[in-house]
Amino acid sequence: MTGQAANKVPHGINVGTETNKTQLSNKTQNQLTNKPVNQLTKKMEYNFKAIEQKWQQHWKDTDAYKVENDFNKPKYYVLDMFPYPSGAGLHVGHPLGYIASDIFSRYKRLKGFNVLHPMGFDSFGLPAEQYALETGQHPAETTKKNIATFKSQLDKIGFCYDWSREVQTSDPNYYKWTQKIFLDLFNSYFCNTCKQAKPISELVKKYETKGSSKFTAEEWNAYSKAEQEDILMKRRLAFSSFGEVNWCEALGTVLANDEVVNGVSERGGHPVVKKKMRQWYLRITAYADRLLEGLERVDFSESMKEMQRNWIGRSEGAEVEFSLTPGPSPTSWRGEEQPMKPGASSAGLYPKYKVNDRVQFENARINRGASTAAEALLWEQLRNNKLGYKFRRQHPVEGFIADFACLQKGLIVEVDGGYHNTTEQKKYDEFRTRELEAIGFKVVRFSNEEIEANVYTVRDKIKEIIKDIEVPQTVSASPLSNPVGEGPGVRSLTVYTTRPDTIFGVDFMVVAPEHEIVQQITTEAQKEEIEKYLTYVKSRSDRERQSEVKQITGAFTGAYAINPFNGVEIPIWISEYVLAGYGTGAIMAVPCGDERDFKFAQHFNIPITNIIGEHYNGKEANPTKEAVLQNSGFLNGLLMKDAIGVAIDKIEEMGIGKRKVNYKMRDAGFSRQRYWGEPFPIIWKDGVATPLDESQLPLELPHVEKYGAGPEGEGPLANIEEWVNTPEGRRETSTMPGYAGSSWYFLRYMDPHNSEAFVDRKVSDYWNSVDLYIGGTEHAVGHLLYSRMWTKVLYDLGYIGFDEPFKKLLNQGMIQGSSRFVYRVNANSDINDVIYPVVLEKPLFVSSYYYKDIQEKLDNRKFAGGYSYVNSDDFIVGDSYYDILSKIHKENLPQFNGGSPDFSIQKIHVDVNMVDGFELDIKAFKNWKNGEYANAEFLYEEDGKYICGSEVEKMSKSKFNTVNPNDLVDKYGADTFRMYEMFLGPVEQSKPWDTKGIEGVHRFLRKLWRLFFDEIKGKVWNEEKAIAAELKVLHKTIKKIEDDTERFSFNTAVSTFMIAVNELADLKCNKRKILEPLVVLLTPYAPHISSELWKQMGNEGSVLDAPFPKLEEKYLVESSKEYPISINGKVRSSINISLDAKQPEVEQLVLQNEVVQKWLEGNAPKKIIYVPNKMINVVI
RNA sequence: ACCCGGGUGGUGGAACUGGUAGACACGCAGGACUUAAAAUCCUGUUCUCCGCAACGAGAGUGUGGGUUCAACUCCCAUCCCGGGUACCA
Repeated sequence: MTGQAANKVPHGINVGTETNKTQLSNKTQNQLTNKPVNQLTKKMEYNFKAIEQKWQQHWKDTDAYKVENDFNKPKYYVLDMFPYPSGAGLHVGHPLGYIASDIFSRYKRLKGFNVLHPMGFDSFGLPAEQYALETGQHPAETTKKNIATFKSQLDKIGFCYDWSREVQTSDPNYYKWTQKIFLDLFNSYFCNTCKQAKPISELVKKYETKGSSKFTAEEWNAYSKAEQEDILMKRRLAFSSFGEVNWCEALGTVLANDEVVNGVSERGGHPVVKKKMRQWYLRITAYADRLLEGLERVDFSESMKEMQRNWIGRSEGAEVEFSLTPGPSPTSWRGEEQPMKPGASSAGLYPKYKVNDRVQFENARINRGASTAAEALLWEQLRNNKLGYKFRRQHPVEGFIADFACLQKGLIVEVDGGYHNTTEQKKYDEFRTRELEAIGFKVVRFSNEEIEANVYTVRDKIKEIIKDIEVPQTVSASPLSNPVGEGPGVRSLTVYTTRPDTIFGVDFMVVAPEHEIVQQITTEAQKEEIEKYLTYVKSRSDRERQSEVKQITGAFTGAYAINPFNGVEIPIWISEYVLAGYGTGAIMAVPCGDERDFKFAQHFNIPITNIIGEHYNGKEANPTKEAVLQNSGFLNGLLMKDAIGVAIDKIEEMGIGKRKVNYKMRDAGFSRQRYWGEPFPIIWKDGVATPLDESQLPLELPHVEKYGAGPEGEGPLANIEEWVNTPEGRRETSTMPGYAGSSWYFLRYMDPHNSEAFVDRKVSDYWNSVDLYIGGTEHAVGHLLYSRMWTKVLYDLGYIGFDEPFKKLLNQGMIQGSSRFVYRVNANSDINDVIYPVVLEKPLFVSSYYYKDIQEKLDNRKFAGGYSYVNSDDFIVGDSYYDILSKIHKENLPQFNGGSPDFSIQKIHVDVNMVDGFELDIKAFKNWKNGEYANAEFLYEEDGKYICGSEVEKMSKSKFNTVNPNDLVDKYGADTFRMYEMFLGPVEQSKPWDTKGIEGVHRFLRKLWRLFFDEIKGKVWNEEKAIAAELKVLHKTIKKIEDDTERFSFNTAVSTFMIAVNELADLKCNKRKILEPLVVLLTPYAPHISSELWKQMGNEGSVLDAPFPKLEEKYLVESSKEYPISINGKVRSSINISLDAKQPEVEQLVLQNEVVQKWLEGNAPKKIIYVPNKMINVVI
């Protein structure tokens, strides 16, 4: 697959312009493309067109850029982010990174590396599909066409891509492997102990033999296939689950976030709602820690790493479970006889019981911390409603502490053994049982041994018992009429916090409105308010909730949580600022330390507890970690940051929470309800996803006639019955997203034609990870994170031997457009009080000066109060325009019959290519857009020019500010273009495009050419011996070019070449000894002219593989230096001193200097600072 | 709001570890060559002041302060611009 053919250049073309055939011939110097040219030109000028065409053809004919997998050579892998081949083609912004990578590749090649520098196309994607919807053209067709355009544009710039390694993500031969890797993801799970991907078959084996923490092996084996698959799906790295998509009923399709603006579709403005659909996901969250850790090992810019870290959003904290209470007790629990636990009075519960005193409550807590192994084992089986009922452990009941209690059913489970195992203890246990049964509890006992032997049997027994317990009718089934916190499974609220140290400062809780607990805990009294608030929340789109200026909203549920450390009752609120998807969807609010909590407390008049003393001023929250805690029980006197760990330890000890790491990052959605993407190799049957066998890949995208969505929001593929329905079941109809193909493409380049594997292991071991990756920052999180994850999975599965895809990342800056404007005067027409601009028959354009002037005058009038439409038949604004315009250029103004015309001035983008600097090319403008402005009139500046306005904007076709690289290449040549793009400034910096300076670079190349050829005399280089000054120029240049290239400072490298050529021209140096190495140095930057000059000088072989000139420091060594002498840091004079001079002799010489003497005015200097090879400073 | 960048002539930018600020180029001005144009070459070009000139004086890298013999460079404060993220608990 090679690029579009460049125009064939006839053999033996003379690259110099042939103007005088009577001149002498020189056979050796004109052997181009291996055929001698007998005619020597008189005038040898730099004919870049012929040179570039010839060499591009030559490179193509000789496969000059073909890269072999030659394991004996040191390798270097340079990669560009491959482009999406859009219909608009390349603009000057695209090649910036490509040129940089091309220079570096060529440089490494000269240095003797086997350089892999491939290019390909990210050719699946929405624009082609959109285009297909509009025009009916098949995406494959448009994509093919666009790729051809891109390639021809790229080839003109003279890149050294090995096109034989090209990949296209939409090519079945490529996506076969994307599908295969998907299957690998599907067939793998993340092992939480070894922190890596493993085949899912290993997990199945484990389940079959050992079971898991949730089920036994027997249970597993007894599960149906569907049940097993359900469980496995929860572990697969590529998994399917239900997720919300943006569903637009009117368009009958699912929309990307980008396509939804303010809650309605971007196209058409139709309403968009969230819809649950089965979706594929990648379990990237499993790799969160490794993705973070890997950042330490790669050379990305700090800001890039920071962006990824933010995106992953790791935070360490704790989940804390708060018990709930029905409401504030009439008096504080601190009173001796007050109930002390939620449900302590157990109103409405069966059986009624009471908790006696605080001491016992504390004991219960301590017991929880000191649970036996058997108790812990059993707790695992009972907690989290695993049996369908809420169990508490070490729960105080009627003066006893029950090991486990299910209050709902009145069941108490006791574990005997260990220190319980005495006669006395047995007696006491019996007493306990009697007492508890007396008030209506059922008590069951198990021994430690029993539990340790088989916890599942014990669990099942409990399950049986609990099932059989009849609950008396006193317990209501309705959650909302239930006492708060006592409905089934809602006796506690779990929050996530990064600041458990502030737990004594919790003044309220906030739960996400979507949180399921809300319905269950809301009290009758608050029900209406909560419902009202929920309606309000539903009315607001995601965008609104996020983009709106922060406003405080919320509602009180009527429920309270208990602070486990001091028993304080904490009101529970709901508010949209708490997100259901993050943490537990509930927070503990500490207003003295958190800004949002503070504002919320203020807004709703919630009293604020201060736990940080003077660090809190009552006017704003202080999120410090440095304060010493007060009012904080056992944490008093601790520094907050130290208290975090202490608090978590305590929480864990009490069994009410645990250390927990949270991530902002979500699993990555991997389904698109689209046509133009990789089909999933999955068949659904009875709700079970069955992968295709690898031998059936690629699963090719079927041809469709229509690109519209399928039924129920499915992708277009759902419309093709014969494809969707197979004997084995129904095919998955969504396709993979754009990042599927781009997550691993760098691997395929290594071994693009391998039909056995996506890349041979030996080959990937050789090329290894990408040494230099160049692309824009826009892919900072998406593409880079996904491909890092895929690489880690493929590494885990043993396909490749490295787990980071890109060693070094260089971000090219964006090239912005510099837009140009013309200012058109429109007449305003008023229809029913609505103003419409009307384009005049002979449109009038005013130059920039007038536009500004008019604006200014209008602004003045506005401030003078004359700017009003009110109560007037005349448009005052119109009058003012008219006044101003007629003063400037009366005869140009169109006349209106009846009434004063009203004017407005409209800014119109003009094509920057018609503007020279800021001056509009009137002739070109009149021809523009098929003569739309042919009869335009202009109001020029005083000097008779039409000056355009300008603005820096994103480069885009619609703004007419794009510059096509081809135009510049045609005009100045590829070498000039390449060097100019580099010369603009540092690659990483964004800057507006300005073509103006390109002349300077072009001049430089011509000047270089003249070192070799004289217009009249032809060849001027000679074989003379180089003098010291010339060698110094050369070696100085070698050093600087090498340094600059290594650190990607291409702009300074270009200027170094300019300096070298300027200096050699001044020295009148035309010596081969100097010029030849210079040509090699220049090769990466300007390969065409370098190749030509190399050949012209009679060299065999290609300059592409010439050895990089060796720096010889000896030519740079100097014996003396012109030292600047500064007086008190200000340079006043200079003096030539030998470089090995010592301090005393320098001082002596300096003091003799006239200027120094003048400044000293006869006094002695305080000090003379002499920095060898730098400067001399005299302090007076 | 937070996190990353960045503020240097008329313009793009250079000065890499504190050591002659403004390399290189554009633009502009003047000059040479030319019938003319293009091309090319030469000179000047941070600002202000003095002057015939000077290897004169003063100011100068967003602003204010500091460290240092010496600061575009390091430290503190502050303003502005660009990018990213955004109720993440």
